[in-house]
Amino acid sequence: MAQKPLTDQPVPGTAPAAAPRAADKIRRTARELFYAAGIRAVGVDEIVTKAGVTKPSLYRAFPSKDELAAAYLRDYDAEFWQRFEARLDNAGRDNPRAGLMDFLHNLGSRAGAPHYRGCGLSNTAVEYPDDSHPARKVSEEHKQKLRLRLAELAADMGADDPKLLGDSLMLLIEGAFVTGQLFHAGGGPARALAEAAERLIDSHLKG
Amino acid sequence: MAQKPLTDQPVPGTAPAAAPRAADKIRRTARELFYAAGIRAVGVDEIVTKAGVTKPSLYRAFPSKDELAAAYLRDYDAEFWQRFEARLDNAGRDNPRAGLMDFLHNLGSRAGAPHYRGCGLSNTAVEYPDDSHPARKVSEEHKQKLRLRLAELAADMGADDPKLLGDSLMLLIEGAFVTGQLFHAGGGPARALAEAAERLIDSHLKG
DNA sequence: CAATATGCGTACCGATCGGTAACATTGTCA
DNA sequence: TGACAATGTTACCGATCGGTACGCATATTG
Repeated sequence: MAQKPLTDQPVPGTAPAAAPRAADKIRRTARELFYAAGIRAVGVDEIVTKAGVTKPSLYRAFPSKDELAAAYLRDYDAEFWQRFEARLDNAGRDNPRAGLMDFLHNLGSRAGAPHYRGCGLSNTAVEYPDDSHPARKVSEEHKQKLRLRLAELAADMGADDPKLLGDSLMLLIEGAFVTGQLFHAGGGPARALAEAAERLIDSHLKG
Repeated sequence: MAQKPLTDQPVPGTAPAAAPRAADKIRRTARELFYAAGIRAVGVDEIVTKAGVTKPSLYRAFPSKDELAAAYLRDYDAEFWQRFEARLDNAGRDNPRAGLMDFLHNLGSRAGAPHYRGCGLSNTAVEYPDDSHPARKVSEEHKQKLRLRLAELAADMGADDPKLLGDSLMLLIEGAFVTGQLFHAGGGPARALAEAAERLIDSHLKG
């Protein structure tokens, strides 16, 4: 909803599984490369080569590499919320703690995977300290949303100080993102994520 | 102690305050620029220009930009431990909790400063996913040391599960590093750092 | 069949990247 | 004075960076 279509959608129902347009291939390829190696480390030439398209196709669909990076993060943001809310829904809206813990358990185990690279949005903020960068803006907005959502969940759990618990949980989550890519041999500090969250939540429900 | 001197030290007591060698100026300038903007974002030309030296001087003192980045992180690592252990000493070796909390309170407030940029070592790991990069190696070694040290402190506090508490604290700390540079307008989630740590420590001392 | 529009590719741009060769200059100490 | 070590000066290298001018192909549409 936040983004105007960069190319026309293929009319649905006409051609059976139309070949993916160049812009889509670029978007998907950029997503993989940007996430795995970082945005600065990936050149536009590598993107178009791996996507099987050419450079002008990239610049017809995206005004600049920076905007392509921002588009990558918008996709990333959308997928994050989709999975996050799905877990909450799955546990039932009346049981936010179970839904959040499901997310945390999953994150804790993913963070121990061999080539885990953390959160693409957090990583981008590290790569681009300047607030004016379009990709960083997406990252900042996402994190503000996440912060609010965590406080909301803490309130739904009945925490005595929901904002404080939300922020505490956010520190744990971001810590898991970072340490997950620092201790990739499995069994890094992220293994403590769920247990630490349980203890913090408990401490906020006793008041 | 882990690094052979790249240039001879000036003989102490001969010349009164000898002019800083080119290698030192490069090291200091690189440190500031790398930390503030990230390593990939800073070119060697910018470093030598701002340091007031020339490019050959850089490459006479350091074999490559990557090794200069590694040297920057070794300095960073040394300063980190110096300040960290100083706080512990200041609180008394018989009171590790007070020393750690002093560190956490300080970190929590620093993380709210306008242009806070987190931990240079963590940031570098985000910038360089490849384990073979010399700068990343320094980062990984540092984080392993930090993890062990935190578990050690947890044990000294009498925690029931020192490794678990140590890892939990590490998640909070790394979370403060990252969120500190995401919510630079002060009052980010890092404000919860100390309080969350207190609660986690308490929960590990009740067993 | 033409006309038009859309999508894509070839080839190229100037700028900057990390890094180096060869030589001049300086200051220090014997 | 002479030798040496450290730095500066200048000019350069090939590679890669992000970005673009321009023309070719295909397909729909009158």
